[in-house]
Amino acid sequence: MTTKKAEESPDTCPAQALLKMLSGKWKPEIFRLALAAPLRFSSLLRQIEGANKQSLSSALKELEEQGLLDKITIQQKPLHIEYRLTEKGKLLIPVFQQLEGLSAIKAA
Amino acid sequence: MTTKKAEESPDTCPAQALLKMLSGKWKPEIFRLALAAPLRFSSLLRQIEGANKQSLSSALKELEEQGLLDKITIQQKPLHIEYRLTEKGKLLIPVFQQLEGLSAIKAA
DNA sequence: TTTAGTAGTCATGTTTTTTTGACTTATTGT
DNA sequence: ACAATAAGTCAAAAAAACATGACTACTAAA
Repeated sequence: MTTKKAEESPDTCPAQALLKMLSGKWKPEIFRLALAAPLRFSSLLRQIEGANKQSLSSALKELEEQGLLDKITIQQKPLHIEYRLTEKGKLLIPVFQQLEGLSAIKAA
Repeated sequence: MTTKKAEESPDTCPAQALLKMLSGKWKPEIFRLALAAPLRFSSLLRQIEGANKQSLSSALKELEEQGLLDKITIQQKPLHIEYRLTEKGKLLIPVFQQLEGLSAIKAA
């Protein structure tokens, strides 16, 4: 399925919105890498073990649609495309930092 | 399926761990309500529109297993069962508060 | 010309998650 | 006795998410 979403119920709180935006098998990992540096498709594919093109592709597309990442096409040969945090995406940096401090959360 | 989880890859960061703990259609909503007050099953079922018994039941069970909620059986007639935040669950309160401040995150 | 790299899409299939409806046990109200 | 509430369980079906392999388009190097 090519990223079909049915009947979104309105988010009751930002936490829920965040959870929804980053839910999916590869999105948190992608976003975490994006916090550190701009991403390129092929490099992502090599870095994220076990992920496949299709999944990364649709995850990136969704992160873009949600306004967390910008897709930048640098017109040069060979083709160079970068995914970078948007301003909205950057708002999440302190949240991630706060979570880094909560080591108790790591346990599963 | 009775909550089978296969091959958990190690979480690369607490944010990812949090996302995983609260991933699922109803868990964020349940947890958000639990932040405000202890929960009871039937009341949850009435409050969360569109949710069904089975889903709530397994979501609660998972939140318990993850150590975010405690199930308290109050031995009285009629049977009274409450779900309350654990200490670990309470660690997430500041995270949720921080997110409440980020109104930009609400947009979908 | 063949191979390789970047950046994907498409159709299909598998797996996981979520929903549905029937059923359970115990207590209370009419 | 009968219906209702609380708190669920179970098996099966439906829906959503994820993976696979083939394929596209362009560029560059051997």
